[in-house]
Amino acid sequence: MARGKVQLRRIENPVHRQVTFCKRRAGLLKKARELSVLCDAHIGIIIFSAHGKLYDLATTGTMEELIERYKTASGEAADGSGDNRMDPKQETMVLQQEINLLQKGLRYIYGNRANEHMNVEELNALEKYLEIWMYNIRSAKMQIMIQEIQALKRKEGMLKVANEILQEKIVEQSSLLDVGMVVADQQNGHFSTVPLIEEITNPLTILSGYSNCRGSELGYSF
Amino acid sequence: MARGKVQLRRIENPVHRQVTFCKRRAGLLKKARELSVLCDAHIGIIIFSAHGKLYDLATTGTMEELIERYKTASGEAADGSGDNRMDPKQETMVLQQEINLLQKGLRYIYGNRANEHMNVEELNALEKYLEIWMYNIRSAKMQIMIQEIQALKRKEGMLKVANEILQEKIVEQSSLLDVGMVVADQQNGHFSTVPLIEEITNPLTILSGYSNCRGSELGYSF
DNA sequence: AGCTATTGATAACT
DNA sequence: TAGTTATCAATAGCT
Repeated sequence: MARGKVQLRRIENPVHRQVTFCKRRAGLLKKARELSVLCDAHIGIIIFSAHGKLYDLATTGTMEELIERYKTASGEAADGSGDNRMDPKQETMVLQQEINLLQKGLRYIYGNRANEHMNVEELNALEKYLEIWMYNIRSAKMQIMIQEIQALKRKEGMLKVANEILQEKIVEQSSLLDVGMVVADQQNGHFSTVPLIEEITNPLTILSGYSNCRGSELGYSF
Repeated sequence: MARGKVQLRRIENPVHRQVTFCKRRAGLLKKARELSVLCDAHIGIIIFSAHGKLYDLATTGTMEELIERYKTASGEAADGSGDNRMDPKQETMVLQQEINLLQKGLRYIYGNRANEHMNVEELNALEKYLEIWMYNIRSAKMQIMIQEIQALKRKEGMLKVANEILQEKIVEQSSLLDVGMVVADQQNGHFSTVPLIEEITNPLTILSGYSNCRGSELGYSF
């Protein structure tokens, strides 16, 4: 990066290569430490030189801990697609475990730390339970919404049936009116001027402008 | 490295921290790849973000191979050349605070709320945590459900108004029928046996119980 | 996400 | 191997 742009390929000159390796290795580890401090990241770096010499860095704890954490994390990432729902009992068990772990965490904070010491594995497990907890919260919210949708659908169905009944009534009454119209039309003239059937058969299209009003009523802020 | 010297300590602003994490992480991995190519080095990097997300890089083969090689090599290479621990106490403190808050929040939700009452500040902090975590989980599914709810509500509103119109028509026709009933009633008997008005008003009053639903809709705070 | 003004890293050289 | 410096690369603060 200085005095000439560097080509992204193996440095042939062994001396240059060795010097560059030392300098850039130091730079890389420095960058890693900076990133770790600046952004609360946990970083492990393993470097094998061309001659097999090992250089490593673990910004948090030991490299072994990071490797363990890596194995669990990468293993789960590979699992991925399996979204199995737990049965209620198992879910309850998980919740209980979660509570126990969190309570241990609380004792660790307020109580005697010598007796209640949480190791890295426990903290990792705690992390996992928190994820499960989030899942449960989301499920609860989701259930509320599902229930609401179901209620609205029932409502819709009942209203539809009610509409059908009302339309039937009107049709029946209309045919009935045809009989009595000779008398009725003379006494109540405005009825005959209304296009009755059209208004009935298009109960939804009539109100197309209605949706805008209705939409503002939804106060969701997700 | 630009527009102001950077302090080597945790970035407090979460947005800045996240942006810096992304940028510097990319830079770090790039540097590692360059070093690997330029100097024939075999490099493995494991990065856990503050939220536990895993990023890794293995310039040669797989990370597992590098880890295996590390385990065999690290036993021999006991030259304490690069052992850098960053302040684990502060990190532990932060983690403890998080655990405390989340534990209290958990008991607030599942346990006896009388004993575990969270004040506004705690709830706000908890909400922040949940928001951060939920942010990544929010999915198109939720949006689809919201859209479905909105559509159903529009439908409901239309049907309600349609019902009102139909009722008006029926009432008007009923009063009209009273005039022609002398003739009509004899030709179509079942009409007079039906309590017409009740049948009309019932479909809507039946649903009065759903008004609770309605009230709860505005109370979401996702 | 992009865009610069700067700082930081480092290739060549001593 | 270490130090110096001219240059290039990375990125902090903004938009």
